[in-house]
Amino acid sequence: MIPRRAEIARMHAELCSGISDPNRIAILYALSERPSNVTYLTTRLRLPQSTVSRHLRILRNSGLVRFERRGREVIYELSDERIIQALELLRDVLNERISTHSRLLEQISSPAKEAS
Amino acid sequence: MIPRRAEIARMHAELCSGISDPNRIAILYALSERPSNVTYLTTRLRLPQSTVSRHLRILRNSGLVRFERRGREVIYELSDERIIQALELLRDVLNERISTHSRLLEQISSPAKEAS
DNA sequence: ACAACGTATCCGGAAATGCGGATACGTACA
DNA sequence: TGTACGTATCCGCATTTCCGGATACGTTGT
Repeated sequence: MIPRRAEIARMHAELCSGISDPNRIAILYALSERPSNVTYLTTRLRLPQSTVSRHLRILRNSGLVRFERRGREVIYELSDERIIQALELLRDVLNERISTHSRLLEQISSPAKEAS
Repeated sequence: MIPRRAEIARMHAELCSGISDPNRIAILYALSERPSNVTYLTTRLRLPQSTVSRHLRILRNSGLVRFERRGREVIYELSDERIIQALELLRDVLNERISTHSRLLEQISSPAKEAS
């Protein structure tokens, strides 16, 4: 019942692929602010309802979100805070690269006096 | 020159999609042990050379790895340790879920005496 | 200049993924 | 039971992704 090595690798990749789409990243960040139902996400992210629902199913299947029925609504929430932590780590890497990059571009277009 | 919000989201997703394939995850973990050339990765991961090369190009394009020509070889290495940290965070989430899950299954198949 | 080696790219085809309107399902309340 | 609302799934289509053998490119040493 305990998955073998290759199986874990597959599941690991599946978990990662859950966060590999811009809309899903947006959904995850929205859910990190507060648990929400589908309609809220739909209006907040300005996406068709079917699109949101489809992405939520993917996030469910890869175990990134939990959900709970509440009357006619379904409330979704992040299944684990570390998911956002992982996203933040990667975003930091990205932001640093961007700011380094734009600083370099600035230096090219308007080189300041060099420090000796 | 500084990318706008939506653009960053796209880049963020692109960075994430770099880690959303089992072979690429394997490559990243291998590189986290030590910088390597393509041939080494090919034999270590038992993948066709073209496959390794293709994945490395993807990893390059999303900025997850750096490379350097050394004679006829090309040495690849992780561009940032935080990439592995992010992978580890997600793997932890996965492992916990797996062990919880298999513990539950055990309890079903052979329920122990309940603690009062 | 040529052979050997390491790497990157090309190519054609299979499989997966995203989209969003239309539709089906489930729940609540009259 | 019927109507409204919230959500999930269906469907056809376009796009992307992955694969790996074949081939091209670049470097080294003779």
